[in-house]
Amino acid sequence: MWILTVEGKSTVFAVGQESHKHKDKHKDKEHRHKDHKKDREREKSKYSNSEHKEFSEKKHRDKDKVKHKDGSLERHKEKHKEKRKEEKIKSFSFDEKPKKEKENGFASPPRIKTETDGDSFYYSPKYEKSLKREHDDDDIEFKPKKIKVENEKKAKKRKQEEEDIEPKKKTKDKKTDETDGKKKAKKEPEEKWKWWEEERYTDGSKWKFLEHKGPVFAPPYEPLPSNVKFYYDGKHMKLSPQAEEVATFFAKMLDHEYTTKEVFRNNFFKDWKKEMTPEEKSKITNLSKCDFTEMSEYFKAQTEARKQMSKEEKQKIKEENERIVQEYGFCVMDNHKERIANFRIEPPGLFRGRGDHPKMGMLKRRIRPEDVIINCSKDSKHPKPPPGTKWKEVRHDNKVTWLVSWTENIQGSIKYIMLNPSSRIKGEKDWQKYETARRLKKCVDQIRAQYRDDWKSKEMRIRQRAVALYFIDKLALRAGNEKEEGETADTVGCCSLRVEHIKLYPELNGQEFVVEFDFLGKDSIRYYNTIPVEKRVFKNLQLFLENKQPEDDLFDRLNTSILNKHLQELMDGLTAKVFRTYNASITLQQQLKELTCPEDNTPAKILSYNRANRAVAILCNHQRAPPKTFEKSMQNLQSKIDAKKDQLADARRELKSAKADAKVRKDEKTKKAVETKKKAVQRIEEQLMKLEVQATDREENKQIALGTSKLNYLDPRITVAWCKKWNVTIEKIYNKTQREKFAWAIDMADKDFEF
DNA sequence: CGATAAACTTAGGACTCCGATC
DNA sequence: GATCGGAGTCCTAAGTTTATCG
Repeated sequence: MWILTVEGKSTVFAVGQESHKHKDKHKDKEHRHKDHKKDREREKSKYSNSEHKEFSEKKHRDKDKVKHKDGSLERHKEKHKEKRKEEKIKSFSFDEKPKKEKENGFASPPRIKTETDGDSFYYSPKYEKSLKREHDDDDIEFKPKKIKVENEKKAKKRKQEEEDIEPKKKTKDKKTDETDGKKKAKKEPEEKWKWWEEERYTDGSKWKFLEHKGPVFAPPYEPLPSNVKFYYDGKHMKLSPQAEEVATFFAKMLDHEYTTKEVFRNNFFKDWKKEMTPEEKSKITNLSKCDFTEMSEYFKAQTEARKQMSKEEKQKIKEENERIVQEYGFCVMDNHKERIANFRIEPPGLFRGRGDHPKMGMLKRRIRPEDVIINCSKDSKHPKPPPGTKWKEVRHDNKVTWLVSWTENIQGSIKYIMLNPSSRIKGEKDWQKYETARRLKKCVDQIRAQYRDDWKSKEMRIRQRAVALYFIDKLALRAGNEKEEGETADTVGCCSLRVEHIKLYPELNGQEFVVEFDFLGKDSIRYYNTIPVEKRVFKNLQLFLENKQPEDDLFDRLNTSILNKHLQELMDGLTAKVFRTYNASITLQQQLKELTCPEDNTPAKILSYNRANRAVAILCNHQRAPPKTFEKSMQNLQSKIDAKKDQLADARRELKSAKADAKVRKDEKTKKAVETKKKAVQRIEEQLMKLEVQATDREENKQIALGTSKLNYLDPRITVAWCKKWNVTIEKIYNKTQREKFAWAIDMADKDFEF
């Protein structure tokens, strides 16, 4: 396990023994240059600089790759370099301070002991597997009877506890009485259903009964008032409604930098022309001659007007919305009313891909009932299509969880309407996910031993597999499926890493065998990390790089399906992403253990929790764009700090003169004055410190998003157990939505829960 | 088998709301 | 009462994995 210090507290990183730093604080946006060549040169020189912190440009790569599956598999990839220009890369800038590494996980056995007490013997994964297999394939194996019974007991207990917890908030809620009264009246009209205490389907079906009202369609297009004009080449031009609608999509984005991008504009213009009448098409031939400003102004005015609406009007809208939610936002699945996540069909608009997306700006077309497939049970009341329309299809497939689907026109993929995370069907799956990760915990040492052994294999494919798995485990990288070129932004994960994404340093800053990663991952978020690896890994990497071009695959004999197939053999249900879940959760648990001081008060404990959470977010590379207002609010804070400093200086000066005074006069009064001044100085120092801590804290969280890991990677039972152990109310950590999603964990985990 | 489609999870940014502060 | 700023919600893109197809 690695431990880094963050603000003086240590932060553990997944596995491995070396330090793991995220540096690169310069994010230097001036990176977006139109002149690629120049950039390329710049990049090159940066590259030669070992300290470079900039994101490297994507090099051209006409891929012509040859894979030798023991000499045979050849793969040719044509990559169009042209397309990949570096463009703004969000760079990642954690603070500079070198984080301190503490220690390691692989070699030293202690980790398993501390983690698992009872489990410290090796589990044979095979053994485990055969056991499981008994109950059948799509068994959802994670809930043995035993646990179940236990759960029931606990559940009862918990029910009570919950009851006392709820009203407990009174302590600090200022608006105690009133609110409480109101809430109680409205709230919890009936008992919450505890699906986790019930049997699950074991036959692969997801439900027996499903009834819903179908989707809510986007409101029809409302043509612009005639005083809002569009100009082409300076001349007013009345557009046909179809062309006008698409034009408004563009007008609405006018302020966005998207609309200045070449690719975006071209895609948009091409699709827009398809919507034009022949006359329009013949007239409008150049997007740059189009003047959308009146439309844009009109929409801005509308937004403004909406904001200025009276309370009553707003209320009315809210109520109408609520009505729609009541009608369409729920379904009945197996006797229970469940919330639907996204019951509104996506409205038409211009596609906004992330990163350098080749399809940005394309028209996302309007979905009509004729495009929509309804899924519900035969014996339910089928949803009715809007008057005068019909569904594409109504089917009754209880092997899937979706209620509605349609095919989207940008990538041709299918979109679904599914249930809310609080639903049984999502919750069971989530719970299962964490159970799988916990099973991994039992055999992870063995798996690690194996892949370390595989580094020595005679077979290249095995070595590659073993090194890739090491990265996935140690760095929590994603699997990295192959992507179709030209369809999406150029991003990679572990298996799809290319030569250009890593750099090897036999020695760097006093460390041996350092690998530098620099690539764009999911959502075109940059992953930058330099990390010392074992010598054997390093040597293997050198081998993998031999005779390859920058645009060639690093792991040319590996892909996600090979990897997952292998993982499946190591443990039932094991896939690459399980490692992320496992490492995230185990890190949280260990960090909490380490950072929580029993004598701390609640806010300090919460701070510790957030720090543990942050460690995970860093591990998983969960970033966010610094808030738009970040600089400003930081400045505000800074000026507060400056003011404090001035104040401190003044106070000190006064203290000094008071002292001098006291020296001369030596009377009681002046002595007292000195004391008072001293106290004042102290107080101000404290305040200053607080502000500074706040600033550091905020700065540190500037680009780190905690929510993603909290929602998707951290076994909620760890959090619940921690809350119970330290008497922190769960509301302090999970908001309402989160509590709904994790209701199962809140109900079943007790303070002794161990991941 | 490998390719592709389908299903489902994970992700960050935009937007909205609401209380605090100017 | 206007603005600020953070939390929460919504939105839908972008991944992974599984299922199906030829």
